[in-house]
Amino acid sequence: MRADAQKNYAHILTVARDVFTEQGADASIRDVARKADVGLGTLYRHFPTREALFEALLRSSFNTLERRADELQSLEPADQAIVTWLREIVEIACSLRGVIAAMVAAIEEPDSALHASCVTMKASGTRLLERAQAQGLARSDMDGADLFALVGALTWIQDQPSLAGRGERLFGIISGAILLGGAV
Amino acid sequence: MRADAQKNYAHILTVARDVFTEQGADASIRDVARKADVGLGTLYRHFPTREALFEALLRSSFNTLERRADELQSLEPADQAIVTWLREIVEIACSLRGVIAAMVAAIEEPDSALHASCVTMKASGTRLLERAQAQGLARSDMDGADLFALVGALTWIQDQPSLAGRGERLFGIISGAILLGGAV
DNA sequence: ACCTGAACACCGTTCAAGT
DNA sequence: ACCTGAACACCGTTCAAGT
Repeated sequence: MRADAQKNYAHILTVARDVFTEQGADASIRDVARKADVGLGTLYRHFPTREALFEALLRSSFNTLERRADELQSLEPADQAIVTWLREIVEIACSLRGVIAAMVAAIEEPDSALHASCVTMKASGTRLLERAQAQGLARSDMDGADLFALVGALTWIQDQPSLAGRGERLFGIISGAILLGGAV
Repeated sequence: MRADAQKNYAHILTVARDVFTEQGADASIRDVARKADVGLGTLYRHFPTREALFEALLRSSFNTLERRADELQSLEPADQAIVTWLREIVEIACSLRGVIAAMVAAIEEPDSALHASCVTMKASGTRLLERAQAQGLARSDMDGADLFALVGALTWIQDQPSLAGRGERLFGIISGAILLGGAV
């Protein structure tokens, strides 16, 4: 990539993070280009879809979480590992308010820029769940797709301004429902 | 209301139901006016906001649910009453895909056309929850606002096409977490 | 009393023209 | 190789002019 292009790429991301943080995931792409002082075409060249922008903004978080999931896979007890993972993925998804709908949709859209990250993330969760189930620590009547849906639901709750402050309690209630031991 | 106005009002609602059913709650208002063969101003005169359209479309369902909640209040056992209520409110909210976000936001927006319905609905749920709690059938560490948030989460899950088919199982898991008896 | 649609200020996306 | 912004087809909302 040419030096000027690289600079534009990085600068667009910085501005996009600000705009999305302020206005949520459905903020105006045009507004991002305007605030970044680049032509609309330049933004579209680097990020052909809104999802491509999301992916670039979340990539490092996704990567960190992936390594973390590997660590957690050998952490005992298995139920605590899954709750810790849940807490971390929900926090990442919340960092870009409203992006969770795109992430959940991406699971069944192979062409989405978010597809690979979300499939990987879902697979990590599935492994953690299956280990807890094998040890009798998680309910056996659910699968990785259900866990992924619960990540969506928890994140959605956190995203709603009118539900502010209830996230922690509801996290406890829902994550407690996955486990067999009882309270978290 | 003049006869022609009344006819327009009813016809807009019929068309709006079709358009929202097909495209979800964020469908184009302009498109509704176009398909109803009325001027844009006519639509805005009858329904000054998108929420006013939602409210009119859901009003009879809300009213039915309100009467139903009164019945359920004296239905034994109290835990079964709350689960039945949950099932019915989630089904109503799902009938207009995507409207749940507006409903949850309306709780803290007194000027929203959806405010009164949602406050009433939340109050019904709270009464049912408190009765179950008094009988030791529901966990005591949550309140009506938490229950309302769970209605939101359950409806959101049902709204996501990529999570189709998991609604029933997740309903069981989450509603089971509210109750103390265990499985639903 | 009610209806209409032009007008305004936006938006996402594409692509010919420039450097 | 990359950037620009006009052009196109939309959108929500308002309001003067009509019946």
